[in-house]
Amino acid sequence: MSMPFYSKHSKHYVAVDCIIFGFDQEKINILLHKRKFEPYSGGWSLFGGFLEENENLNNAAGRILHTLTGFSGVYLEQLFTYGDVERDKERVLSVAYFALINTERYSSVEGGDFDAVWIPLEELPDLVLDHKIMVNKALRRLRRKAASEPIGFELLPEKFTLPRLQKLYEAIYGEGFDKRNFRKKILSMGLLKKLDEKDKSGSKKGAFLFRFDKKKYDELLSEGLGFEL
Amino acid sequence: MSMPFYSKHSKHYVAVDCIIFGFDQEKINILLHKRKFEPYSGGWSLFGGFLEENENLNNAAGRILHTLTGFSGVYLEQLFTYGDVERDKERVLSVAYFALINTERYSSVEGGDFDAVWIPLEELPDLVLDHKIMVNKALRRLRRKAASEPIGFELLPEKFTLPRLQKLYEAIYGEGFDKRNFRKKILSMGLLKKLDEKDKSGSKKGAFLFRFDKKKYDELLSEGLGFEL
DNA sequence: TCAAAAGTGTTAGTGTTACACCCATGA
DNA sequence: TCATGGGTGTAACACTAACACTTTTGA
Repeated sequence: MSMPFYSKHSKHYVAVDCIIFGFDQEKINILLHKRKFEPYSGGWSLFGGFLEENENLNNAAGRILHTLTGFSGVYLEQLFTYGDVERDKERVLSVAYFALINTERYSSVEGGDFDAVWIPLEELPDLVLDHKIMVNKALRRLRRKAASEPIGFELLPEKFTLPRLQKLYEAIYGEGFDKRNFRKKILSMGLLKKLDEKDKSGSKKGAFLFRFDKKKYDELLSEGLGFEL
Repeated sequence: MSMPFYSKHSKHYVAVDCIIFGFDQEKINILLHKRKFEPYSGGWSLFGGFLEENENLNNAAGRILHTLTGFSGVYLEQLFTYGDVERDKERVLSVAYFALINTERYSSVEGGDFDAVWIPLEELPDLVLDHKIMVNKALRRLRRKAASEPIGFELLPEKFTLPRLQKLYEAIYGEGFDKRNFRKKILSMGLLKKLDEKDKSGSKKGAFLFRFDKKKYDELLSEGLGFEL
């Protein structure tokens, strides 16, 4: 089945690179590894791979994430496509994706690249190619979206306490928030279901666990409302 | 100069498609044309072309825009990359860009595709491939950005009246705004320089012309402030 | 002189910010 | 019993939204 339509045009390598964010109850981390192939072998790198012949772009991102880290079913969103001729030794386009990982569910990286390490955002080393630019863009996107869509919950286990949620938002935005105002706002949306359980890992008293109510969120969406922090 | 690094991977056609928005003092329009090559010849289409061997992605978008429409130096921003295998007859990735055109400067499309037509957003016909999806995404992006960055001015001539500016925002958001509140908010940012000239084309009385003050905007940006409508 | 668009302030309501103390518990 | 983090309300302030009349001028 030859398709003659576009054959006069040139073809290009297309890579997919993933910016993987995780939250460890304290700070935002990024999953990196030391690149094992040329060029730039040995440099700190995002997880990436090449788009295959008959593979959807989103699927490629999922596949790369899965084979290199063992993660599956996680939040994955296309970020931007980097297409400068000089960005690599050979001409390669890179479609960047960012992923949000619940690190409780995936506390260890299994079946993937065992050199993968979580590195705190503030201690980011130099990265290979234009990967640092990608990380910065991903972070800006995360900050924007976390305020207008409930994607922050992707970084937490299903049940979480309000102090943890607040820590998460503080880590994302790099600033502290007032406890009472934060609770007021987040609870006033009516999207968190308070459970009867407490998590006592953080204090003697223990903090109540909550769960994000996706059903109610979908209802609100269809009424034209939504999540707004 | 052969570069052996990535040669085991497959290569792909990469297209660039441009969603071109214009404003005619009344409503938002999109520049379309009837596609002149197979497949889907004759269907309404965005302006697109293929990425060449040694061409940066952004340059390709600029080149395509320029050769097909004659526009140059206009606002152009990468939107999203569409990479499903089935999106075209042959496997082609498409990187969508959106452009904002001051239609006063480019009142007629010169030296380009003479079948290009401005079509009002509300009367959008069926488009070829996934182009309608692209248009919708571009519109969402335009709406989001127009409220947080001064990109709306790209759709107006350098000098414009406040009533026109308001019409523009009303067209972007598809709703009417209160005249006094709109003026108050936009003028309170201090980013518009009032000129001594009036534009009498819209009324007997005439409305004062303003100019966007880019210098002051850059100052504000560096102070951490910005444009917020 | 009148039709048509430009221009101008105030008020009520809503949301945001700032702020300090008591509670429950395990060590 | 005390140190630690969890939980709670209110008041000043800033911002938003609603609203109606006067001005200018060309036809």
